[in-house]
Amino acid sequence: MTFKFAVINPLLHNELRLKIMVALDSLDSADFMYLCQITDSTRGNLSVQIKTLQEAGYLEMTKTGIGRLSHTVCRITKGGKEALRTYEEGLRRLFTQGVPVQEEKKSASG
Amino acid sequence: MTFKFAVINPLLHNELRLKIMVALDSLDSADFMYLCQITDSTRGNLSVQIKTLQEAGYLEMTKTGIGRLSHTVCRITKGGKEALRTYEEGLRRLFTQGVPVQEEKKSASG
DNA sequence: ATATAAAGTTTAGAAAATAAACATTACCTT
DNA sequence: AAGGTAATGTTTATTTTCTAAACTTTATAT
Repeated sequence: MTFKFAVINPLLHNELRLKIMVALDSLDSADFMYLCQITDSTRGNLSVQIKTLQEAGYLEMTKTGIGRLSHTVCRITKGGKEALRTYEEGLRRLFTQGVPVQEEKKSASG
Repeated sequence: MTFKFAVINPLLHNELRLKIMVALDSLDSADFMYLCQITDSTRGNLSVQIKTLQEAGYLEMTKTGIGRLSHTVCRITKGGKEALRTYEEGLRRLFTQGVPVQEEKKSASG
């Protein structure tokens, strides 16, 4: 039978990372503090997760200034947009595709 | 401004648990070994996760037999179906709703 | 009897997520 | 000018969560 569920990208299947990507997909770019506000996350968590997304090539960061005047802008990449589409598609399929009914077990009386 | 992202149910936002629930939503009930097959999970992981879902009231288990003849059937509950719908709706909103553009920063020159 | 297999469960180790503490620089007060 | 507080991130330590390996129990085959 070999039924297979749609593949779920684990990098995007995380609440904060997903919100970051959805925000950037809609805005194209946003700065660190704004992402922090709208995702309702702590700065520490946000810092870790945008680095993860950057390392995956899903976003790029532009950092200017240091100390108190530092300013970090994130911009979604083409690859990031594609990954997000694919993830969304996969989920949609998961919800709509259904699962095959279990095959009958062979029994002595069969 | 107080924008808020849709709420994501963390219990359902896990690949294996989600697959279990999607399968049960489609089949209404399925036995342990069948879930194991179609979710492509190990028995250990499956055991843990269905217990988690049961404790959340999202599914019920009927266990018969012991040892080699044991047989566990899982059935989705009304609450489970509702939670799945809500989760799906939330995700859908997340993808479609968009994010407000950042407000201008007040500047001395403004 | 002994070995092997089947169906689950427990639990120990790995991985991931989160927030608390830290670093750096600017601005404000006296 | 010196000291305190605030702003913007980053590091790192803790907690939580996942995952699979090891175990339990009973049945079936040799």
